[in-house]
Formats: sequence, C-alpha cells, structure tokens
Amino acid sequence: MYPGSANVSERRFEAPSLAISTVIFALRPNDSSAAEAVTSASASAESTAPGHSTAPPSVASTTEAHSAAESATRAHSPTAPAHPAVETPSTELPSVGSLWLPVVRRIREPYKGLQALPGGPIAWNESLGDAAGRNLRETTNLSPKYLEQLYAFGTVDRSPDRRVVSIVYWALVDPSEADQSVAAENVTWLPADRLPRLAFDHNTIVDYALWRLRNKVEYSQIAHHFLGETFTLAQLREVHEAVLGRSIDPGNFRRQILSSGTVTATGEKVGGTRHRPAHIYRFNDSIDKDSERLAP
Amino acid sequence: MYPGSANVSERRFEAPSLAISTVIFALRPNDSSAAEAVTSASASAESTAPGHSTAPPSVASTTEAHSAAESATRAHSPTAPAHPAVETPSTELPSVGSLWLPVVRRIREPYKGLQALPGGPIAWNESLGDAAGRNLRETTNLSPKYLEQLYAFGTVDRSPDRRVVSIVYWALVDPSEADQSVAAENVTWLPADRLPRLAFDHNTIVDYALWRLRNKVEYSQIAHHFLGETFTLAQLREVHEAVLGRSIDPGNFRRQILSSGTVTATGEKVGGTRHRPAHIYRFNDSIDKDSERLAP
DNA sequence: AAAATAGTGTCTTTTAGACAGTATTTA
DNA sequence: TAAATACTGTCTAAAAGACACTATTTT
Repeated sequence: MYPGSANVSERRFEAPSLAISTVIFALRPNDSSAAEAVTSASASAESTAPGHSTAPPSVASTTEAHSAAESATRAHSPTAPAHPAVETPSTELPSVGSLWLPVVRRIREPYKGLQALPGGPIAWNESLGDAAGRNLRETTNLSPKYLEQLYAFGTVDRSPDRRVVSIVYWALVDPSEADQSVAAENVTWLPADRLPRLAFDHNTIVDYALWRLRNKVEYSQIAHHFLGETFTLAQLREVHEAVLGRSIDPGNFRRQILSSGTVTATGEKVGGTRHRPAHIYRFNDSIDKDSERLAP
Repeated sequence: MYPGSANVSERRFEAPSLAISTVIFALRPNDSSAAEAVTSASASAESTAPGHSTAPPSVASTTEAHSAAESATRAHSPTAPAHPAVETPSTELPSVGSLWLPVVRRIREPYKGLQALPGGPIAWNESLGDAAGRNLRETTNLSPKYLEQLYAFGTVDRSPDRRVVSIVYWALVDPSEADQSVAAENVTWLPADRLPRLAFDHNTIVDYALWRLRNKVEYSQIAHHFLGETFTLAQLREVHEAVLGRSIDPGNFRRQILSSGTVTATGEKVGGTRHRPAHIYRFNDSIDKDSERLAP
C-alpha cells in the first residue's frame, strides 16, 4: 500500500478511494429561478434525452456482460413526451411541477466550476446510508423522506486524477424540504430532464437514477414521498404523471390506489376550490414498503 | 489520513477499505458430495430459512428508513415449499437439481476456518465488474455466464478488526462450469437453502442474493444461464421450478416463454427418451436483456 | 345554469392460471 | 397397447385501460 501523499507514479498501487454521492429528486414548479444554470451550459449530449428508454442507461463496464441494472421491471413508453401533464397546471392547488435535483458547484479540481452531485467521504463510524444522509444534510441542508442505495460506480476513469469508487444513493424530498435548501450556499436546483454537463460521470448517474425512479414508481408506492403529510388523489396522480411523463386516467388511477390499501382517507376535504372538493388522504405507513406494488 | 500499518487507536481515522465479493449460483444434483460442509455446522439461525419472504432480507442500516432493496418487484408465495419439483427428477434428461453456491474456507483471522464468499481486493486498473470476474476465476476457477452488481454492504461492524465496504456481485454459472470448480482447492459447494454459519455477514448477503435471484427470475429471462447452449422447454421449466421452489404448469410456461420471443427452436429434437421427444431451443441473444420480462 | 373537477360504472383487451385433451415416441 | 412426456385448446379470473356517466361544488 502506498497511501497518503503518493505521487503520480505511485497512484496505480493505491486502493480505490471511497465516496458517497446522492441523487436527490424533488418536484418543483417549472418557472423556477435556477434557469441560469440550465442556459449557462445548455443540454449536452450526455444529458437526459426526452423520451424514456426501455432499457436502463448503461452503467457497467463492458465486461459486465449482462445488465448492470439491479432489477429492471416495467419499462416506459419510448414515445411519451417529456412532461405533458405539467403544461396544464391545476388552477387551485399549486401544480406539483416537474422533477428537479440539487447540485453543488465544485470549488476545486477536477471539474472545478462544474456542478456535481452532493457527496463526500464516509466516516469511520457511519454506515453507507448514514453517510449519504449526513452528506445530504451538510451539503444541501436536506433531510430526505426516502433514501435508497442506487449503485456502486467504479470504472477506472471516473476521475482524472485518482481512482474513486462512488456508492450512490437516491433520495426523494418533499417541496417544503426542498425550499429550505434553496437558501443553502453553492446549491442549485436543475431540471432533471435538461441538465447541463456535470462533473465526473454524474450525468450517467442521474440518467440511471431517473430510470430507477420511473421504474419504481410504476410498481411501488413511493411517489407520495414527493408530497407532504396529506394530499388529494389528484395531487398524487399529478406526481405520477410528472415522474412518468405521461397522463394517467383519473378514474383508473383512483381505483388502483384505493384498492392497493396504501392510502387512508382523513375524512377532511380541501376547501376554496371553485368545484367539487376532493377528499384528503394520508399515506398508510403500516404497509411494508418493500413489497408494495400497484400490481400484485 | 492514517494509512498503512495503523494501530488500533488509529483505525477509527482510516477510510473504509474496499473489497469485492460474489455470490455464485449453480444448479446441481442434490446428492452432491459436499454434504460434509452442511452437517459440520448445520443450519444456523442466520441461514436461509425455507419458505420465501415477501420482503427482501434486511440489508441496510436502520437510518436507511425506506427500503434498501433496489427494485422489489414480484414477491413469492410465502407458503411455497422449498424444492418440490426437485423431488421428482425426470427419468431421462438429468435433473437440473437445486441451487448450490461455492464458498471458500478462510485460512486466516477473522473467522478463520469458516467459509466465506469468494472475493478479494480491487486492482487499480480494473472496474468493479472486472474485479468480481477476476476474483471469481482466481478463487473458484469459474467464469460466470451472468454477472451483475447486487449491493454495497457497509455497516460499521461487518468485520471485527477493520472497516470494510464490500461491493457484492451475483453470478450464475452453468453446470459444466460448476464442475470445473469442484476440483479447485478450498472451494466447497453448499446448498443455498441449508447454509452453515458463514464468515462476516455473508449469510445475510446470500439471503439477499437469493431474494434477488428469485425475484428476477419471475420477470426477466435469466434462468437459461443455468443451462448450456441448448435446452428443452422442460429443462428450462425445471430451472424455474428449482429457483422458485414451486411447480409450474408446463403448458402455460411453454406459452409464456414462446410468446416472449427470447428463445428460438433449433429444429432438432432430443433422442433416447422413452416418450415423445422434445424440441431443442436456444436462447435468443438479440433480445435486450434488461427489458425482458415474462409479464409485460 | 355553466364550469370545473371529483368520483363511479362499465365495457374491452390482455394476461395468468387451471385443467382437459391430443400427439408422438419407446417398451 | 400402455406409459410417459410433449404439446394444444379452452375456459375462468384478474387486471389494465378506454371512456361515458353522475356528483358536488363555486361563480
């Protein structure tokens, strides 16, 4: 082992260093102020293209012959437009918006000046998930409602100056949380489907996280983590629509959600609408979150 | 950083070290000679219990509040017996058997003498998948037909003497490959559903890999990696039955596989049976392996 | 009443699964 | 021909989806 301050010729003998990064998703209105970052570099070829692929973004080295994806399930219509549901915001309740994610501007090389996923090292006394949560708090002031390991990225050339293996988590936060982090320094929210060039392989990572999010929303009940404690079924449907990028039949969606048993009516209704008021629901925590699916 | 030969008081400042491990599955006849290893320690409480849970084995720290599983999909019937299909082996073609996995006996502390998953360090110039494949070859003489990242395990107390983060892969090998490794030193094949106490948290890891395998077999077309180049539909069905631990209707299975388009008839038939000969099929490589599902 | 969304009913298509029936081989 | 497995036909139930319809509120 040639640790610590090894020079270039010694680096090949070093063990890869470990880091944690997190892809954080939130739903935000589309007219956000962070448009600066979008236009400053504009969408590169590496960015997420509109229209979702049926296969996961390639994430593994070529020697991993068969599928780096952990559990490909339902795929998306490749012809779906980016965010059709978002273009007709509801007039009363605020529109749930579309997918955004926070990035941090790098203040040193490599990729100094570019934006990167929040992350950092792993402390000696914290597990991987703890490290992800702590880094999240420290860099973006966010406490996610949902946090799950995404993938370990470890190709040799991920960083130009050293060998880094990144264990990446993905997280969902609700809008009130997300607003808190807007104030944080160096943190910018970018629209997930129109990213600029990010540092390292972080565009690839975001693509993969997006694929996983869209995939999991279709068979699992995680979309409510984008919302607050209570919500209407229309709001929950809008979340699904924003994530999946297509409109969903309200009647069928209602039946699916209610029959899944993952949601409980509070008995209250929303007021102040200019039409029939909707019932307010709450997510049912007692459901085992790992086995929950819309389709059994 | 306090690298290299740090003493105990300095260890808390070291970055976690990285390792690769792999859970390798093969289908083998049940009357194998490795029964020694099974009885020597017998099934501990940590071993895989018969009957499959509907939720994945817990794999994350408690702070990862919501689901460490990467993509929970179809769950299994919790009441299914362990391996009913195996108990009635076909009389002509050799029975596909049941799930076994190779382990390596540790020759140093910690857990000296116990069996552990094959693994090792990551070299400076190889990606994670490459490292998994190389370690596999070196320790067990196996070249898997399927190799995929499973999960990064990184709780603080995984190893008693140091902090280790293991990036675990899972692999499938066909029986002819598996036979080659029987000769390898220190390698023992154990039945996946009756494991002894393994070193580190490797029982937990195997449980999780088993859950993923069973889960993925239900929506993806990976089971053929347990077989050779060509196979009959009955053989393929037996593989599914052995993995899932339940019998499958032959007619319905045939229709599902054929309509999935993942398999092509070679035109040949098996000979030497005492009944109507079956057609021989070959897996269709051109199918995108990540999007393939039995159920759409 | 008009507008607008909430919520229900119902029909069609697709899929999984149960299970009976036919086909083709060897002994 | 009997036995044994390969393969096909067909019915049922469950689920997804399209879409028309009713309900309840404000303006």
